[in-house]
Amino acid sequence: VATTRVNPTEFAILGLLAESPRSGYDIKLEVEGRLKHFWHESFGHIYPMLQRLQRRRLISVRAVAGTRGRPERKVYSITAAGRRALTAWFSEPPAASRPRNELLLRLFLGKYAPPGMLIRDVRAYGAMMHGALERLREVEARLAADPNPPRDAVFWRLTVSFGTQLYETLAEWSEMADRELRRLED
Amino acid sequence: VATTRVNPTEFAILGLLAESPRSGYDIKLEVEGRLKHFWHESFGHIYPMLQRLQRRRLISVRAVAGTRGRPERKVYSITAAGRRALTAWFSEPPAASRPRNELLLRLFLGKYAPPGMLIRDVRAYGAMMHGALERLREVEARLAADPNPPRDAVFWRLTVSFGTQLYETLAEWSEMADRELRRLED
DNA sequence: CGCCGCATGTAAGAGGTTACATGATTCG
DNA sequence: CGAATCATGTAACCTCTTACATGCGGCG
Repeated sequence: VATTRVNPTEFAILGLLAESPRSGYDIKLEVEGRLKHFWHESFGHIYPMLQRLQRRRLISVRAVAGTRGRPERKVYSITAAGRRALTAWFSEPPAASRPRNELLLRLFLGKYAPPGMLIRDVRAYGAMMHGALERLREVEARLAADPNPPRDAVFWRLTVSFGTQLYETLAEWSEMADRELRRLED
Repeated sequence: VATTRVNPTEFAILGLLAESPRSGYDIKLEVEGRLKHFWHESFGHIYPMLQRLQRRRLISVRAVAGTRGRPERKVYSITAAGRRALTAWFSEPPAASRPRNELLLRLFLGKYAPPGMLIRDVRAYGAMMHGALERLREVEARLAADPNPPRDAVFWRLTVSFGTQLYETLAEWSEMADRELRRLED
């Protein structure tokens, strides 16, 4: 059987369904919650991808009537073929990430920027880094406080420490950049 | 006059042309050279975008005969309207970047990974970080050694220090992650 | 009354990649 | 001889976003 090409979105979905059956809406919530610091998905992409995975028999559906007047839910479960596809994905190395940092592009072209604009951007960036750092520190604390952590807590901790170390460094860089840019405006 | 929506690729092009006239090929070389640690572009996107910018009168073309049997070049220059569009871009805040880190997705779903795969990925990642760091250190040294640096060297230094601090942190994280994952495989 | 949360979806289009085609020269 | 460099471009395709549509119930 030829291995059907599966894109990163489909794998994120497949990975979450491997844990437990979920609806498209649930998947979005999960991504916004636990995966937010390194991943994102939109509804407009999740729903079509769920249909595609179903056509490829990597997942199956079950309609569940909504409780208390809530709309009907479609709960998806991963199939045996889906688990095989997930394993196959891990086996080939990840696609090299191609960077695209708009803030750095602006800085690089800073000569053409009207006064004040770069400082505004760098500060907004720094604020985002600080905010993200704070949120992750809370997650870190919650993970550490768990008396009997699940087997995969190690993996979650690794993604969290990636985030905290990254954001800490970038928050510091932002402050340095802010100082440098202020010196220029004199 | 309604501001024509311009995408990040068009702005990278516009920004480079603001410095001096260039061909599509030159632009690609420049991106691969000085912008590589925070930006990328493909030929298949640069050429159509040059045509679009030209239709919008933000840049103009001049055909230059190739020297020594080389093919003809199309050298593009930024127009006055192009410079205005560039300024307008700086004036509105950058689009919030949405993260997508495939390595972290794999780690998060690490429970489903066949043994060895995650360690392989983390090591490859660390090697990339070390490589990028080394290359940027050279750039840093060259910038520092310049006896009379251009006015915008400050901006370049900021993008470079972003890179060095980032890669240093991520290289360290990779080694930590490697140790953690090795402990798991016992 | 209007908005929010729940829940699913579609259509249009933007943005971008990949693979290919062309053709001359230079280099090993 | 084959490969790489220079140089431009197109066509097919994939991925993903945005905006919209629908509909019920609870809350302020």
